[in-house]
Amino acid sequence: MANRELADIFSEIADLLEITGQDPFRVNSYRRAARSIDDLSDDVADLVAADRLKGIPGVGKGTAEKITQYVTSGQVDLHQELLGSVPEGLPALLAIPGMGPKKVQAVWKQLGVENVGDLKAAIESGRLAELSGFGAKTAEKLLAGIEFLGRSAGRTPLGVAWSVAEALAEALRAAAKVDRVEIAGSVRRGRETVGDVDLLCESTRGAEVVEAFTQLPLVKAVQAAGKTKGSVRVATPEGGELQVDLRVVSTESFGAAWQYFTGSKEHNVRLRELAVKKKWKLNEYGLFDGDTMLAGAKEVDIYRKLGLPFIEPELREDRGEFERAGELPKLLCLDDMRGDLHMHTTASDGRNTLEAMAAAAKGRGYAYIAICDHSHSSAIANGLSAERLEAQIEAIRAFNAKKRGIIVLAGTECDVLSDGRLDWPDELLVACDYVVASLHSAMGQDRKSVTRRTIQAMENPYVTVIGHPTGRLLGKREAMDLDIDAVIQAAVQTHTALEINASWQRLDLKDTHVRQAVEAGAMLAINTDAHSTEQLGMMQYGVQTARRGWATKASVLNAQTLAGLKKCIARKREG
DNA sequence: GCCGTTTTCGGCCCGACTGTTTTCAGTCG
Repeated sequence: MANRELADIFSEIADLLEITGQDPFRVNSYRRAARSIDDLSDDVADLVAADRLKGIPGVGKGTAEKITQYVTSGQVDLHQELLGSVPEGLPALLAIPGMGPKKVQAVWKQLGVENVGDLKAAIESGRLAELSGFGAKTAEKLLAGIEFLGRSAGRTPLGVAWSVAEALAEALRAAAKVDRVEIAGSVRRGRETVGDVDLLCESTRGAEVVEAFTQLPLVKAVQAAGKTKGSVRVATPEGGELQVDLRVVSTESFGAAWQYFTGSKEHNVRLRELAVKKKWKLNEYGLFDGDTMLAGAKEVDIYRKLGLPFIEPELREDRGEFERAGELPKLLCLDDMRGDLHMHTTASDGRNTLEAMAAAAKGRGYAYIAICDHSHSSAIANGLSAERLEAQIEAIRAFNAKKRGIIVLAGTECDVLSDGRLDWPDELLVACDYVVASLHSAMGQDRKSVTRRTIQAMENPYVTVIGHPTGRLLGKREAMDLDIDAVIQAAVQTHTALEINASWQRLDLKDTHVRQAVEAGAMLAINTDAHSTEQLGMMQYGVQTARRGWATKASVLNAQTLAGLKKCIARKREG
């Protein structure tokens, strides 16, 4: 699919126009188009062929022409022109905290800086500090910004950010003696990776709280510290660095501020436009008609006053939540989850026993779990032999006979081999209560091959779920070149569920794929793939991903009762 | 460059913080 490449081209056009000092609104329209294209489930080439480009939000006559140009020739003239007029390494400067288009333009035109290395040299030689509009402090900040970029290695995975956010919120409650600290930003929206962490505190003692915040032990550097706002950098447990912003607001503005700092930016722009149309004003302090405050203490009141239902944080991406405000789904929530259908034990590469996993799952309130240790071919993960799997099934039957208050399904995570065959014969699969089939090898095969293997696995009547369907590892391994449309279609036809692997290193399926699957009527299973009792806690990331894909309880296998789950498994087995 | 039940032209969200200014531009979210 060429969508990603085209979205990157439009993003770069926006950067280049910005650096060359073009109209900011024109710049923004390219950014908007880039985002829309990245969100599309259809290939742009198909949309061009069907003359359906005009239906894409933010795509008008000019952008449509450029998309068509890209589809027919593989490039966009404007993009090529701009690339010819701006040094190749210049757009990267925009990623440095503190560098915006005006500063990039200044260092380029006045100092001949063409890339990050040049900028660093200009700072170290003292030339940058002499530039009009710059100074010693700016130079120092930019140097720190360049170093931060090197250490942060881009965006932080959701799971890492959550743990940092919760630790800081807890520490701040204690240090500043405040009752209410909430997580906002893309962490609250459950994005798979986040750029920074946003915290919101309810207090009338702003400066005091910000002061306490900047002095927390976790804080490595302070970026800004004002009366209502502070910004710091903290070290993550994974050895990276992460920026954390804190805002302090009063009780009557807390809802407006929480709404505002939860974003997304695109969602907020739409919301403010609605306010402007009513001649009102919306900011982080409230919704106002002149000097009269219409709403502010609670998020829901802001939405209600603007004629909308409460929109859940995970939906706030300007991906149709306004157009379809009247028909928003009742999203699945963590409490709906009745079990976890993919986890490992010491029998393969897990750290805890069957009994320990079951006890921990029961502690989370689950009615059932499925133990799915690796199959024979996953030698590196200590995959079970046929004899060991049979013995494990026996052990699970014995466990269930003791009535421990949780039902354990005897499962397996069966490898899909490089030729599409399953690692276990049907005689063994039928002995299991439940089967996850996953690709762990030959993931670099071409689109046709990996898609065929996946669909072939789904056609086996004993395969209940396809595990981590695209095989991606966030920031480490690209997804397989899977034809997701074909896989979703086959999932619907064969009554096979697709997994949302809840591990924050995977989140696979991802949100946009979930949305496609839900709309097509496919079933999902949200599983932690836990290799230890603690990892059962990753379920929340999977649920957030499902919510971002507009999933309801009805489309999730392990949100069903045990009887409901068994019915789904039986329906597939019986064809 | 997009967009439109007040508009096909003239808008396009709004405020905090910092540093370099001498009243504000730039950046950020």
